[in-house]
Amino acid sequence: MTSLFALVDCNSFYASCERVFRPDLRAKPIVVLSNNDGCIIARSAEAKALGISMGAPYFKCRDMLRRNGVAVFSSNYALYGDLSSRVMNVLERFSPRLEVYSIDEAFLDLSNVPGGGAHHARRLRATVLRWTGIPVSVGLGRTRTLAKIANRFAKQQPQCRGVFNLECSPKPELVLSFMPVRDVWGIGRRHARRLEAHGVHSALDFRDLDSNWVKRRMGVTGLHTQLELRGISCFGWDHRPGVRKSVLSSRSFGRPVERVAELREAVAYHTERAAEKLRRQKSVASGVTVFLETNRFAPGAPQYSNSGFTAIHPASLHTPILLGAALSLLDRLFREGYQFKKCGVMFSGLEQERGRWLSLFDTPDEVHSGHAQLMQTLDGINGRWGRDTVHFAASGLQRTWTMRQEMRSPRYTSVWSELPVAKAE
DNA sequence: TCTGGGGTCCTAGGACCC
DNA sequence: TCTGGGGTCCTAGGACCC
Repeated sequence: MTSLFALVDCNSFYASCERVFRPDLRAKPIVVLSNNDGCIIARSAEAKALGISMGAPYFKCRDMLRRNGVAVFSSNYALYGDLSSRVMNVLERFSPRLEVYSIDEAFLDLSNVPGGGAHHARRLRATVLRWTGIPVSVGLGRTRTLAKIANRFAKQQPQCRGVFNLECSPKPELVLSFMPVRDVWGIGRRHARRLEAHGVHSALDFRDLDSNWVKRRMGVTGLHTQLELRGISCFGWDHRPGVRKSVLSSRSFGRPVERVAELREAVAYHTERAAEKLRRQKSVASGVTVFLETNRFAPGAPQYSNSGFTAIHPASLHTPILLGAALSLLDRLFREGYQFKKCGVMFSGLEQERGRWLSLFDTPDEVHSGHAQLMQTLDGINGRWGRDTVHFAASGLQRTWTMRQEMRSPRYTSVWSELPVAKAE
């Protein structure tokens, strides 16, 4: 039995989320900005039609957006994350095997669905829309890469009405020939440029290229992509990455930061965030990296960027230990006289909390279990009452360096005081 | 004034070993 | 003429993803 992958992808996800509680915005152009209101990271179909490009810096197109009556939102991850998990919960009902690939995408195993899967996919699509308000597109193919291509086709061709099955297509090669090679999953800007210079323009051209050439120029990753286009699945269900191998928290500042006191707050803040992620996946960290950088888009200003690493032994999940390491790294890295734009904290060398490696001289677990309990209590409070209800003094109270978010919509679904109110007139 | 944040995997090359 | 030949492990950097 050949396998059948479905890729379900939410249409203009962040923009669609903003629309769920704002019916007045239906059919209106919407864009959503990145953290710090830096650039455009999501556009509704109407905004795309206006020629607004992905990643465009906001300050460069602000006037154009205003002239065209585009609704502009800062990122509201509390809202997007919640709607995402609602969508995924619905999808679970449609396949025994679901892999959440990103906040707005999931792969489903539809291998054993009677009737070829397309009918099933239509029901899925209608259910998600009805239950969550989010429109999705579904692409089906015998490999993940082909499902991705089918998904794109489903989005582009109105006659597909949001669902396309490449396996039932009378002309699959025609579909591949419409797909620019630069848009194939796994082929980025660099490789696309080289391929185009070599006369390879479509997914079909790439599929039929000499495999030795592909292996030599693009490594095994490129070869896998090519095999997937030929219908040979290289990315199955078994090699799924369960827990992360590193966790990171970082952000640009809302304004340039020069004082070490403010940087210490920011580094402490990121340490707390990253440590929460660490504990959420039940890991301990054996290394901490801190980095900081000035604004590389300000070529006149003096530039400085640096990063430092410290090993943590024994590996830990205890915020005070991680804070100590991160802050002393910062003191080592900090230089006077620069305007810093961004900093971050990364934990690496992650191990599972249970059954981790200890050396002969390590303090055994009974000491650390006190740490684990304290952290569990902390995470419990913050999980129940909201992030930052309880936090370490080191991450500051004023936080004058935080990002800008001037156009964020209410967190309709996750904060009591921001629930939508229905009025009868 | 103003340009995101968070990940993964692969490869090449150096250090080191016998 | 010819200066061993494999291994392993680690790291930095490249390329990619959303």
